[in-house]
Amino acid sequence: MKGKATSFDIAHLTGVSQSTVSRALRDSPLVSEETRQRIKAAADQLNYKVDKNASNLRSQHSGTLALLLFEDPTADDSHINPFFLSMLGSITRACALRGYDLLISFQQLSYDWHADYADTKKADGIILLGYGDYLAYRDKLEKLAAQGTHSVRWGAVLPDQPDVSIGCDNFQGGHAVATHLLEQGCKRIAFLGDASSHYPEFFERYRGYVAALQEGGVTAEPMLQVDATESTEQAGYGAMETLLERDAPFDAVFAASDLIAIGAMRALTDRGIKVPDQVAVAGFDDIPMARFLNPPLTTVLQDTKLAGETLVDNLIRLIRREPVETLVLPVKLVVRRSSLLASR
Amino acid sequence: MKGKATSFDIAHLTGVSQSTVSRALRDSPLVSEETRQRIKAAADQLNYKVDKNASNLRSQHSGTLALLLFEDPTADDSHINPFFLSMLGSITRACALRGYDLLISFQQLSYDWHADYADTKKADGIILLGYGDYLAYRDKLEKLAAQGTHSVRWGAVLPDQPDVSIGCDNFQGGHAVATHLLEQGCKRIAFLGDASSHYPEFFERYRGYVAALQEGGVTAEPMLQVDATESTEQAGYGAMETLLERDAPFDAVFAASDLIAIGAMRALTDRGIKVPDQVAVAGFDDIPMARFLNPPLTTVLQDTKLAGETLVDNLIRLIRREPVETLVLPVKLVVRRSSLLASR
DNA sequence: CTGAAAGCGCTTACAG
DNA sequence: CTGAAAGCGCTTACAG
Repeated sequence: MKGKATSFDIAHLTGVSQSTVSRALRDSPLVSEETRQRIKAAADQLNYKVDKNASNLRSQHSGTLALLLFEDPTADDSHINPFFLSMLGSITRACALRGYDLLISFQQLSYDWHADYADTKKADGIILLGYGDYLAYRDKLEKLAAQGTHSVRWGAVLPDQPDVSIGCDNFQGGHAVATHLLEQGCKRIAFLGDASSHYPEFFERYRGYVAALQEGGVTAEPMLQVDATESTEQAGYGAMETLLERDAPFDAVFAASDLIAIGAMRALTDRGIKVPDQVAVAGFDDIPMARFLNPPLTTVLQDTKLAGETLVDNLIRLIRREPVETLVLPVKLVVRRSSLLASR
Repeated sequence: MKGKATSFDIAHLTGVSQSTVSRALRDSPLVSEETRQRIKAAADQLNYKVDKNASNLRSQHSGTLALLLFEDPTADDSHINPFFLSMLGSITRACALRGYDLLISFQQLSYDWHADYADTKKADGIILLGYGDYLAYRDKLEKLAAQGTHSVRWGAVLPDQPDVSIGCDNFQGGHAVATHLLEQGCKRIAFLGDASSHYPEFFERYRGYVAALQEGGVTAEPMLQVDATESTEQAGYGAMETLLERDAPFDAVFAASDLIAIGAMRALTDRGIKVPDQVAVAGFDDIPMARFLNPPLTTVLQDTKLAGETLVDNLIRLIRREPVETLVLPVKLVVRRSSLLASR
């Protein structure tokens, strides 16, 4: 027996046809229990494994999902947003549990992803995950959909989207943060993060914040909103600098992501402004390091485990041509010291 | 043209044979420049992509690498060591740059990974990454090697290993930390982390620490070494509790990983013991949150970018049957406030 | 430089 | 329940 064993080797060994071997190994009900046992024993003995390439080629599906993490071209090599890293972890586990393999890839937003994984039949479907200008990649999503590629995307859930998207309740999260800050007695709450349809998730968080302010009888001031389109510490630092230069007083900051909040907190600290005593700070995502910051960061927990499972389950449903809906996942406000003015 | 285009469709369209199409698309020098251009234009027009399953089946290699992250069975679902997460990031990028796809999978240490990826021909080789009892999985590595599976592993670089392993200079890292703590005036430096051949990376760090102590005229005391086999905060917390119960005085702690250090710091803080004023603390790995801790954590930076590239490059070399050596990567001590007694 | 043909190792109608 | 045969879409000797 030279090289890897094939189904023919098992057939010879057990005295059945190769077709029967193939059936037995896939637990087809067409094979008698006794034959199946014998074949499986022989397969074990020869250390036989089905050749996935042959099997996929013939059956025209791969049992593989592809995860595409896309990033701003400005993002540097070294760091991935920790939030995506935990999504990645939960997606990986969810795939394994459901018997799918996972291909993973990072892509610049500019790259032609609509072409790669599904078209080459390496994957049955694609999970899209990433930050970036939604309006800039929207037509790629449309192309994907037009080609009949199965895909699900983590992002804002909006009407009229070309694909199936699943996201957390960004509006509710923003609302909860702003309500909490108001309850702490804050009156002038700044928002760091884009507030336009270019970044729909941030925009939803912003809209939730505005709604909560209104409910509290406070008007959102344009002077207190600063764009931070990238979810990085540097963007947060820069946005805080911009805010400070405007010389508009504020007693709280809601950053559209934890990374932005971290950068903003550092900018405050660098200028001797105390958090939370002078300015309360809150973020969004609850990345692992949020609780280790000084002070620990108030933020909005997105359940990445549930999110990963939901993405995988819905993609599989899509592949099986079962009905799928866009879905909004609940969020949870996590209050930590960075926003607790009781400690004043 | 129903369904996806095949190489035959392109052949018809351009009036050449299917063989020529195949050659042209893979830039074979056997095809004339003019023909190649025509074929590529037609392929673009039909949005044609080579079917990887067919191509792999025929050529008997997949252009895919598998990353296996194995974990202690005790590890809970939700969190992966941030250090591995950054390795994963850098491995993913390195694969992409070299034109390989990456399959990723988390496995319990107990699972039969020697069987899965390479045998089914889904991947040409495997990258092994993880913590766990080395002596417990060593025979699996041997089985892998015996089967001729191409694999590289991140871990301690020791003599007589069954596979190609690549790791950082754990000894030097431990040595640098202990030397630094001695220079800070610490005399009684505890070590948290296993110090046996079950966990060779920790053991090397421990040996570096012992060597540095000896050079400084200090003898390592068994009373000041506490096992922490898992790289988790809980393990670090527990190890610190054990150390405190022993009632042996200590003025510094070298934790075998940042996660262990974080747990240990918390245990100290919970008891009102000040870091670094009463006890200096250092870790190992330089995970992203290390610099955000309070106080920021002194640690040893492992260059995950270089590590990922080295793993991928060497695995590819193995696949091409080129010579490969085990490799030790340099480390760098990163001093932060947690060990700076000047601030006393 | 190009083409006709074989064959990679499976799955799946089709026939019994 | 089982087998003989076709064929998935490529790559690669082989022949010219």
